[in-house]
Amino acid sequence: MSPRTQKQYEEIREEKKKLIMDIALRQFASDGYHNSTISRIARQAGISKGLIYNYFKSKEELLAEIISKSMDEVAKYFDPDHDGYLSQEEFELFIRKLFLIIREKLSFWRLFYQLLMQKEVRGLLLKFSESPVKSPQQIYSSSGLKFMDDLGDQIMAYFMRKKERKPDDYDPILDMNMFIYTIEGFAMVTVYMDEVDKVYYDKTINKIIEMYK
Amino acid sequence: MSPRTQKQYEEIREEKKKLIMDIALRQFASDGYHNSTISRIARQAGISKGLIYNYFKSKEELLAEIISKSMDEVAKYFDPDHDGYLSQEEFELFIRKLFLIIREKLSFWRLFYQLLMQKEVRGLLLKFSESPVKSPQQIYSSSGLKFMDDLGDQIMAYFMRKKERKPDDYDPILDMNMFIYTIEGFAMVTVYMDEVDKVYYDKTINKIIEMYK
Amino acid sequence: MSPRTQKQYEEIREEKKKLIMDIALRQFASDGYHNSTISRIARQAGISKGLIYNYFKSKEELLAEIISKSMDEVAKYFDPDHDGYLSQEEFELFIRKLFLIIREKLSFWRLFYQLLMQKEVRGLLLKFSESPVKSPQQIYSSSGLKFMDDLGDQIMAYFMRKKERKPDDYDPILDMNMFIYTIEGFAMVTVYMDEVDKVYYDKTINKIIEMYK
Amino acid sequence: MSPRTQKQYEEIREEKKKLIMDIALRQFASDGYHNSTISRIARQAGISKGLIYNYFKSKEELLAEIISKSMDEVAKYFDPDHDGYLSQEEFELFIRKLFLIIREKLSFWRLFYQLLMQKEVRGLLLKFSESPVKSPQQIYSSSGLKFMDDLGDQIMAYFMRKKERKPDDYDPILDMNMFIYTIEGFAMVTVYMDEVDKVYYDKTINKIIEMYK
DNA sequence: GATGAATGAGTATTCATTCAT
DNA sequence: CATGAATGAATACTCATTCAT
Repeated sequence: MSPRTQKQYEEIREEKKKLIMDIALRQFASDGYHNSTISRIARQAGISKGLIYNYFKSKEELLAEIISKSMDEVAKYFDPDHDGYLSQEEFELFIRKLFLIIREKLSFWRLFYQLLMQKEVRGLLLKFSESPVKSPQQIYSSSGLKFMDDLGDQIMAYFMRKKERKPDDYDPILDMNMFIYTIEGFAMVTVYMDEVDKVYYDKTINKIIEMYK
Repeated sequence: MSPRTQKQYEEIREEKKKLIMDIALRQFASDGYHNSTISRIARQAGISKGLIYNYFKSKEELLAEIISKSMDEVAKYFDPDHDGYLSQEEFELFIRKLFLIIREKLSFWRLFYQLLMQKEVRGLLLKFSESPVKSPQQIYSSSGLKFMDDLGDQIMAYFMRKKERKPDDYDPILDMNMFIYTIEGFAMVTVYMDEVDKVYYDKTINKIIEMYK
Repeated sequence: MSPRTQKQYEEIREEKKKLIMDIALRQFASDGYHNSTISRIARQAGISKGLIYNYFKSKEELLAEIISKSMDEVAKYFDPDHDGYLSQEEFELFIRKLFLIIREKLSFWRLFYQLLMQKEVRGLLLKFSESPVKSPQQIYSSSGLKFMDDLGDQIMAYFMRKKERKPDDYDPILDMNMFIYTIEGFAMVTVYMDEVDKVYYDKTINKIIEMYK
Repeated sequence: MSPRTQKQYEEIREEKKKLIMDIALRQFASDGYHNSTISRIARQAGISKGLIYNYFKSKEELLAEIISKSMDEVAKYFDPDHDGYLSQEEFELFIRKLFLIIREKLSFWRLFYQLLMQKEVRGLLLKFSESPVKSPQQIYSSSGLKFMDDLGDQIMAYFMRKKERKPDDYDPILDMNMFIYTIEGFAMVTVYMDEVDKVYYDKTINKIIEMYK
């Protein structure tokens, strides 16, 4: 027999890699990165320990690739091709999309919050690193993080512009902070609630939009 | 030298225990529970590994006692002797106190959020367990948690009463949720920001009070 | 295309085998047998891991064949068809050839010395095994080793004969030992020096010949 | 009970450390560094794997300490307090001592030669590094190696001085090289011969002295 | 012949926990 | 009460070897 073609191998690799990342993400999200073992991930994926190392150099790189890929998906979801200007309508859409994707990718957000709480990685998650040579950890900084940074700028700009249609004593920074705290809190509770009341979920989103648009 | 009295021993014990818990809390908060080792805690406390086991049955029990004690302190701070009724003034005071204590006990809250993000402990942290026989983990449920539960009830009651002085379409649940999300978000950001802007910190607190009292 | 003939296949096989052995020898010599991996050898040879196992039963057999083949080459180089008698002229030639081949096959000698230093293989390298059923390791004993044994005998005989043209107190064993130590030391230093001073290299050879012929 | 005194602990540590190093040296020497496992060393020492890591940070550091300590012993043996000048008598003594210590510390020399044959460590073994901050590997460079360097200089000087009492065409470099090759070869054969013929061993030493003093 | 995905036994290393002193 | 030597289970990671295609 002749060996598999290049393309066949490619497909196998992609599929297997995805499988591993999916299982690992679920594990990391539910048990925490440190409590998850490569052995258990392998067992749940129905493969051998060794195979994981065929696809990822280390446990940490597995984590990094999961973060990176998820971030990129999130960024893509928000349509990164916009003009950098957030209209009132787009602002509303952004909020709706945000809480849609949070529920769609619960595992990822659980992992995300966990990492956020850890000194070692926090800085890397929060800031987009420009460093051209990436250390093992710097790989966390994917294009997804770039997007988050940009998004922050746009939201800031949005609130600044709001000043025009608000009373003189309107404090855009304070308002933006309140907005951020509210969505952060809502997001965190959503992510860590095991079940969500659909009615109040939507009501809350509408309320947030009403208050801060 | 006359031998120490029973009471003196007791005091030494308590002091040592407190020392260990303080150091451990700092470690857990900054490095995470899993990344903290008993060895390092002992070294930093200037005692031997073995001694820690003289005071705590296991690493997990050490964690449990830290949580339990901190929770109790928080509860005490909020004056647990009240009548179960939250006046508007008391509500305002509660918020001010909350964000005061968050900054005073940053390490504890960092640890708290970390634990919240882990399946294994989450349930236990969030709910007061009535189980008389405590498994190692159930010990997390201290009187402090009881207080939190009560507090939840009181806040709920507070928002229910607000209905009387609000328009007909006022939704107390929604309003309470928004309130909770806002303080959760504000708390989380505060806990994980390395430095806090004192001016906006106070402004935010005032704003929250103004909005939700 | 007409299918390849049996002979063509044979040639391809031989060539590929040689390629693998060459690359492997270089690897073994520079990184050590244990630090060399089949994967890396395959990658450097531009073939797949699996293919190596098509030619060699195991990593160890690959090593064995390399040793065996190199030994045979060395033996052949010294003209194994001689009559078993070492004239003074032949003795001198032997020394010159020895240090010529050492520099020509540096990689092999590096590997050779490495193996010499390991209990497990030493015995096998040093002695020709007669055992008809060869265990994986016994295969090290190739015809090349047979030659080395013979050579030892001839050198011994050479020094014995020297007694005739030396003073009465001449000790052929001692002289031979000194000779062996000197060439061993010279060889080892040559093999492990990264660069060799050509002038002193030749001077040394001449000196050795002058002293021991 | 009161705990052991500082001194008792010190003694236990020293003894255990020595035990581990002795067993490990034997293992490394006979099986090679890479073929020796921490598990087996522990088993042979009658202790647990973990304990080894109580004394040595890693397998490599264990190796480094063995080398370092052995080198220092060798250096001490040669009386490092001399004046840096090698008289004819001292030169003779040096040779005698050298081949005495080789037979007394066979295991160490076996290990030494093995390491010499490995690219990675060779440089470190051969050269004394002045770097004040020692990387894990640089620790190989102990005071013992400093001594070896000095010794090299002294031997060189010795041969240079020999020129005065030799014919005009005496080449000190060539002579020194011959000397070094001879002792290297003699040392290597001694180290790798399983048994040594005492009579010829001494005869050889005398011969070397006679030839090169 | 040729490929590389897949396996699993083996290895260094960490760390909570025990216990003799 | 206090110490730190000692244990061993757990874990990430490597690599020779197999095998379906």
